[in-house]
Amino acid sequence: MKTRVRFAPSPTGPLHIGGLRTALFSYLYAKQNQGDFILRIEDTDQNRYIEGSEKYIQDALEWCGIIPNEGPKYGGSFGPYRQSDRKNIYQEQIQKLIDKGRAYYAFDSSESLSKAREEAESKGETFRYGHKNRLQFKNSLTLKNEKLNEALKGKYVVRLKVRPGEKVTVLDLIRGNVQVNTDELDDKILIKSDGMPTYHFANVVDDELMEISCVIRGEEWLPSLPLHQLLYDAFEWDAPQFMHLPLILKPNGKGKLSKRDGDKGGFPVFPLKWGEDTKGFFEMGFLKEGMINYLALLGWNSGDDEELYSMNDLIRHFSIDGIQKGGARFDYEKARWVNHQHILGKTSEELYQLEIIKKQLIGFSKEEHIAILELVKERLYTLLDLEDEVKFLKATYPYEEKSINKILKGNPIAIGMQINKFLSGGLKGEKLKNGLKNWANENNIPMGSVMQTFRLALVGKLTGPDLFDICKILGKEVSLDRVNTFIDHINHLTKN
RNA sequence: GGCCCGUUCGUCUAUCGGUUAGGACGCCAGGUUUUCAUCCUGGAAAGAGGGGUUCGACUCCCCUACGGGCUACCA
Repeated sequence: MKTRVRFAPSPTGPLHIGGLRTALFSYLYAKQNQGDFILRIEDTDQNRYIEGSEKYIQDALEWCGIIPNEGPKYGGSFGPYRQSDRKNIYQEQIQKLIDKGRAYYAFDSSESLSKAREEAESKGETFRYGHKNRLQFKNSLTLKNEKLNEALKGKYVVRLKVRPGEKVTVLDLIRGNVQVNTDELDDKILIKSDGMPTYHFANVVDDELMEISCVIRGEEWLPSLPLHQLLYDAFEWDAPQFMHLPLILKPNGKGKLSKRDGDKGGFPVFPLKWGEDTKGFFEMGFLKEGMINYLALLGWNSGDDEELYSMNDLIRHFSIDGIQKGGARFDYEKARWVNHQHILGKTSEELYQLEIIKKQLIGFSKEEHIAILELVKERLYTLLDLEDEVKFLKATYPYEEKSINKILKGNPIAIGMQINKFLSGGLKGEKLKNGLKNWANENNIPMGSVMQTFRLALVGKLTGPDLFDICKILGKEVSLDRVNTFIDHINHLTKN
């Protein structure tokens, strides 16, 4: 049987990286088994539908290189791929269950149900619409012919009729067998009063009809797995395989990672921006390779010490055994490091081609651009770091105050004058370096002090790329000008 | 509350009954680069607790604790 894995998000907003990781693992599993990856949009809740999120989901997947074989945008022979377009299919399928006596109509108002729920809770009990009390409610099991026909003309839901006292055992590929007694299950609503299916029903029907071989989804679905098995049983369908992925947790504190955590911690939780206020990994300067690699590491490992992977590496190495059972805390520092490694793996030419890089270096020629990248690449943890690194190309003021104080302990004027002399004389690169070295030795000045003074004069702070390379990029005139400005500044300071 | 799932350094993780419990991020120290970063070397840092099973348990079983999820006409 062909491997077919689906990713089934709801269009209720931007795709969270937890969802993205589910998509990634599904994709890896499908591709590893020469199978298909299917995108299905689960838009059965009209109230929660948010305009633009379907496009967002597709854009995000495409940016990551997770291209569906089938989906609303991509077509395929198992469509439609939007659940709202499959209403008649669900109607057809639910009729089978009703005919079999495995599902029934219910007419209870939501008010009467919440009242019953409150009553149960006040007694410390869990309210459950099920075999124990279903005959106390208004449904097709309790209403007789005429009354039933009358009720059927109005609004109703369809519920699963769960048989009591049975044990349901379901296999999760990651956790092993999960067993539940059907007494714990309630008569879940399958079709809502607006005629749309609930998640559970639509999911099972679609996975069957789309010939999904393995259902991969988040751990939050594990509790409803027995219910889904019951549905497959009622239809007399063979259930697919199941994998429930552990959740991505907050960096600190309790619970799963949320948008708020990102806002608080200054890191993205979405792949792409959503509106103008919420930046994604892309806008924060992540390479798709970096983000994907980090996400893969969150809840999976290959079993050896390797941590750096391309998408193709991941497809090759991915394995169910390597999936973690417990939740994983999000660690932005490590995400940055992984991204850094992928930046290092790119040539300056490749980086130059990225829009986010280009727009930080407007006004430079391609050659200058590449030279600058060559110089600062190894310092970039995100692509946005370029902006800071490139500041030395612009004005140097203000000098970092603590750095100035440090330099003043040495002989900044003498050093500055000497640099001026060498620069004016046309010295650069190795010659400049050797000249300064000899001069420092002759005058008993530590070379470190010379270099730091030089650096401060050129870029206004004590950290940055190689000094002599900076000189080369700035050119003789600008370098000289900055050294002179520096000398003036120091003179001014020491006079006061 | 009920049900389900989980628990190895601060974090991500290796270990599938016998190891000095390994790696990575971060942190600290040293070295290389007479500058910055990279890089190299070293260091601190872990089996939630209690019972079993076993010659031997991080590993298997049970209990407790803690964490997470679900408990909607939301997914």
